[in-house]
Amino acid sequence: MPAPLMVDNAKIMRYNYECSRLANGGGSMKEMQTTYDPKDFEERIYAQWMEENCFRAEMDPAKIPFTVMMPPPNITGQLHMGHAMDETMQDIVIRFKRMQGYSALWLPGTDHASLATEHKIVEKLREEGTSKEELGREEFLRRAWAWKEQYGGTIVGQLKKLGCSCDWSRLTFTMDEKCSKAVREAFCRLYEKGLIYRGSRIINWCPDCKTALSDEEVEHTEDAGNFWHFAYPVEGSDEKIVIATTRPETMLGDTAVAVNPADERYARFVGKTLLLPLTDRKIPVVADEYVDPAFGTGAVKITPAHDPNDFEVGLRHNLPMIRVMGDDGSMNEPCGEFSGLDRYEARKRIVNKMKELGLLVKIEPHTHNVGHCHRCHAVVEPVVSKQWFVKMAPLAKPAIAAVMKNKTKFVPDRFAKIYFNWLENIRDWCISRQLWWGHRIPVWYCDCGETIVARETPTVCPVCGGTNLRQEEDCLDTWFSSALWPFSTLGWPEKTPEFNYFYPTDALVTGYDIIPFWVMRMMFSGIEYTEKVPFRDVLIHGLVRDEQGRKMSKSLGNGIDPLEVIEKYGADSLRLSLMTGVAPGNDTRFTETKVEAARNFINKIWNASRFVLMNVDCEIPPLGEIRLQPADRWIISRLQTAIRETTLSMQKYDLGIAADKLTDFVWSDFCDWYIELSKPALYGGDPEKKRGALGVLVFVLENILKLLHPFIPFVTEEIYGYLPGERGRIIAAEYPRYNTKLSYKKEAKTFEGIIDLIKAVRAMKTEVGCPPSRKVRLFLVTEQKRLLSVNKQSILRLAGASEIDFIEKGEEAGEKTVSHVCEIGHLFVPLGELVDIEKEKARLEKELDRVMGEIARADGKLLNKNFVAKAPQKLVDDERAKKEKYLDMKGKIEKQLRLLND
RNA sequence: GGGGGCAUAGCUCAGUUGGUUAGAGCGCACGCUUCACAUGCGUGAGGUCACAGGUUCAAGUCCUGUUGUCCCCACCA
Repeated sequence: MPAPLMVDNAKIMRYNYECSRLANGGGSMKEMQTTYDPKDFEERIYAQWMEENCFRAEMDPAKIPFTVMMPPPNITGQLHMGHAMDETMQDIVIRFKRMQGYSALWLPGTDHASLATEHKIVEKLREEGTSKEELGREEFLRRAWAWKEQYGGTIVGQLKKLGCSCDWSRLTFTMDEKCSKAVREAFCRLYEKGLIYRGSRIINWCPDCKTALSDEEVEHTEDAGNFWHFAYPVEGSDEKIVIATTRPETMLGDTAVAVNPADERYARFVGKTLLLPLTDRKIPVVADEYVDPAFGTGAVKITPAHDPNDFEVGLRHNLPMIRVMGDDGSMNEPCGEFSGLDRYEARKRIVNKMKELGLLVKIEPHTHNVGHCHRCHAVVEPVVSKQWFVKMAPLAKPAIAAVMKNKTKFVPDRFAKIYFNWLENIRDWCISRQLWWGHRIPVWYCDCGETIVARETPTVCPVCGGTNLRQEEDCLDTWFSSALWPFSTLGWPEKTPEFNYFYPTDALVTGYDIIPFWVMRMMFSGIEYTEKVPFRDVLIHGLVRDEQGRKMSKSLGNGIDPLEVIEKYGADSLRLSLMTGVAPGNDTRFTETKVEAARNFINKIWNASRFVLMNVDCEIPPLGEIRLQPADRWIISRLQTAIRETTLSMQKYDLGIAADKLTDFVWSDFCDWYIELSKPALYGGDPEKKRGALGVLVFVLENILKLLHPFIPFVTEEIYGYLPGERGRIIAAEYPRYNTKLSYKKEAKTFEGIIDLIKAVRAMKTEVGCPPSRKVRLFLVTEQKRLLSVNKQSILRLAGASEIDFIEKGEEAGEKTVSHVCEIGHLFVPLGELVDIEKEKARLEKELDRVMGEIARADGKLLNKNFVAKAPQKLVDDERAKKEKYLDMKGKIEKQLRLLND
C-alpha cells in the first residue's frame, strides 16, 4: 500500500518562519513562536558563533587571561552524562569570565587513551581474524591512526551540540607533535634527575591486555574464593607444615615458607627444609615479622615473583624468584606437567593433585579483595617484571606543600584531604606499558649494553659509537602525557607566547574520581617542570547517577544518552537541569523530570520575552530618561540584588546556587510580579507611561538574558537577537554589574507592602471560597495612601478588586468584614463583597450535611468492634484518617457559618 | 585497618562566615478558558533538620559520641 502523502506542518511552519526572518533581515518581535522550540535555533546559533570566531581567545595584553584546559575525552569516547555535566560547568565558567572581560581560553582536546584504544583495536582485529602481532608495529599504528581519524571527531561534534564555547582553533590531541615533544622532555628531565628508573618490581599485570598497570588502574572487588590448606612435608621427618593460600597455582613458584619469629608452634621448624610438593624443589622455613600468627595457619608460603609482600620477604631473606606464569596468564616452563595451562585450569589440577597426594588439608570458603584491570576487568596478576618507574616521594612533597599553602585550592576544600591522603601514601609509579599505541619511551639500547635516554632519536652510541640502536619497545602510561596537559597544550617546553600568557591556568574542572589519576599528577608535574602550580582552583564535581542513585554504566544499561536528551529538549534544558539542585562535589541524580522543569523555565523566559517584545511599538528610552514608578524601582532593585548575588556565587563556583537564584528572580519577581504590574501602564492608553514601562521591561529582560547566558547560551542568544536596538552578540556582551545607584533599597522595601497586600486579598478570597474573578471592594487603614494610589490600577488588577477606599482607624467598613493586618495597613473586606451571603450559607449547609454523613458512615465502621479487630490494619487506619479529615472540615465549615450568621 | 561523604517536606535535593517565621523542584489538595505562557496562574497542606550530649545570648549550621548508609584507599597469605 502506498504511504499516504504526509505533510509535516511543523516543517512548513519553520520554513515559512525562516523565510520571513530572512525577508525582514533578521528579527522583529512578531516572529517569535508561541512555544519555545530549541530546534529552531540551537544549531544555527552555534554555527554563527563559530563563523564569527566568538570562542577564540586572543593574547590581548589589555586583558587578563582566564584559562581552562578541558579534560581531554578519549578518542574512543562517546559523550555521556558525566561529560555533559563536566563540560557544562566549564562552559558556564568560561562564558562568565569571557563576559566579565577576561581573555577567556577554554582549550579543548582529545586523549589517545593508550590502553582503552588499543584494547578496542585489538578486539576489532580479532574479529577480522588477525592480531597486532601479525600486523606488526608499523601497520598496527597505521590502523590506530586511521581509527583515530574516523572516531576521534565524533566527540567534538557532540561537545558542539552541548554548546561548548571552546577555542577550537587550539584543539589538541595528546599525540600531536607538540605533546610528544613535551613528553620526551619531561621523561628526560626526570631521568636526568634520577627520578625515573628501570627495575624489576612486583607490578600489576593484566593477562588480557598483556601490559603492566599502575596501582591506580587496578580496581579491587570483594570476590568469593577459597582458602586452600596445603601440607608441605618437612625434609627428613614425618612432619608437615600446613599453609593456607588463595592462589594455589602460585605454589609452583614458592621459594620459602615463612612463620612469625615469635610463634612457638613453628620455632623448631625455622631453618629446616621443606619438600615443595609437585616439584623437586626444597625450600627453607624462614622467620619474618610480616607473618601474622593469628591469621590462617600462621605459616605462609612465599612466592616472591607473584606477590608484593612475598617479594619483600624474598628480598629480606635472599630468596630466589621463580616466575611461574607467562604474560598471557598461563603457566610457563618451570611448571612441568602444568606448563601451558591457563592459571585457573592449573589451579584446579594442582588442587586435585594435592588431594591425590593427601596433602590437601581442607578448603575454606573465603572472600577476599581481588584486583581487576579497570579496562577489561580481568583479574590482575601481581608479577615481578622489569618496568620503568617514577620515584614519587620527592615529587609528592612539593605537590602536598602547594595545596597546604593554598597555591592551589580545591573547591569544595574537603577534597584537599583526599588529595593529601593519596599523596602521603603514594608508591612509585609504574609508567611503562607493553602497548604500541602511545608515546614510545625515549630510550635506546646499544649492543654494548649502554642505555641512551634522549630527546631526539640518537644515531650512534655515545660510548661505543655503534649504530645498532634499538628503541625501547614499551609505551608510556597515558597519564604520563595527561599530566603535562596544562602546559604541553601551550607549547611547553618552548617558551611560547601562549605559554607565557595563558599559563598557569585558572580553573580545572573534573570529577573526584580522577583526582589520583590526573589532578595529582598534573600538580607534581606542573611544579616539577614549570615551577608553578598548573592551576589555581580545582573545581570538583560528583558523579551523575541514574534515577535510583545507581552509577550510570554500560553493563547496567542504565545510562541516559545526553544527545537524546538534547534531541528531545534542547541543549539549554539539559545544561540547566544538570546544574540545578546540585552542590559542588556531590553526586547528583539525573531525572527527566528535572529536564522538564528546566525546559518549562526556559519556555517561561521565552514567553516573557515574547510578551515584552510584542508590546514594543516605539523607540525604547534609556533607563535614565524614564520617570520610574515605584514598581519600576522595585524590580530594578531586585535585579541589582540578583546581579550581586549571582556574581558572588559564580565567583565561588556555586553554580547551582547561582542558577537557583536566577530562576527564582526571573520566574517570581519578573514574570509573576513585574510583568503583571506593568500591564496597566502598557494597556492604560498613556503613551508616556507605556514607553516608561517598556523601557524598564527591556532593561530588566536584557540583564536577565545576560545573567542566564552562561547557563543557557542558545536561547539567550536567540532572544537577545530580537531585542530592539543594536547590541551585537550576547556571548560577547558585558556581564551585568551591580549598580549602587539603582539599588533603591528603601523604596523597594516599601513597595513589598503592595505585594503583601495583594497576596492578603487573594488568600482571603481563597479562604472564604470566593472565586478569584469576583471583584471585591477593599477598605484600608493606612499611612501609605500615596503609594497605594499610584499603584491603584495594578492592585485592582492583581488582587481582583473593584475599588480601594481609605478609612480612618475605628471607622466601619461595613457590618460584616474579614480583616487582615498587612505591612502596609489594616485591610477590611466586607463579607458581602466576598460572597453572596445567603447563597454561600446554603452551599455551606449542604456541604456540612455531606461531611456529617461521611463522619457517621466512618463511625459506623469504626465503632464496629469486628471491623477494627479483623479488617486489615491499613483499611482501619485509612478509615480513621478519613474521619479525622472530615472532622477537620466540619470545624472549618461551622466556623465559617458562624461568621456568616453573626 | 586508614580516609572521606551523607542523614532536612511524600520523592529528589539546596541551605553562604552560626542570626527573624528552615527553602526549591516534582508530587499532593482546592480554585482558575485573567488578552506572554495550561511547558501556565492563584491559594494551601506537609518538616521533633537521624539520635544523645556539649559550646553559645543564639545551632539544621560548630564540637564530642551513637546509630544507619554510601564511597575511596589498603599486601592479612
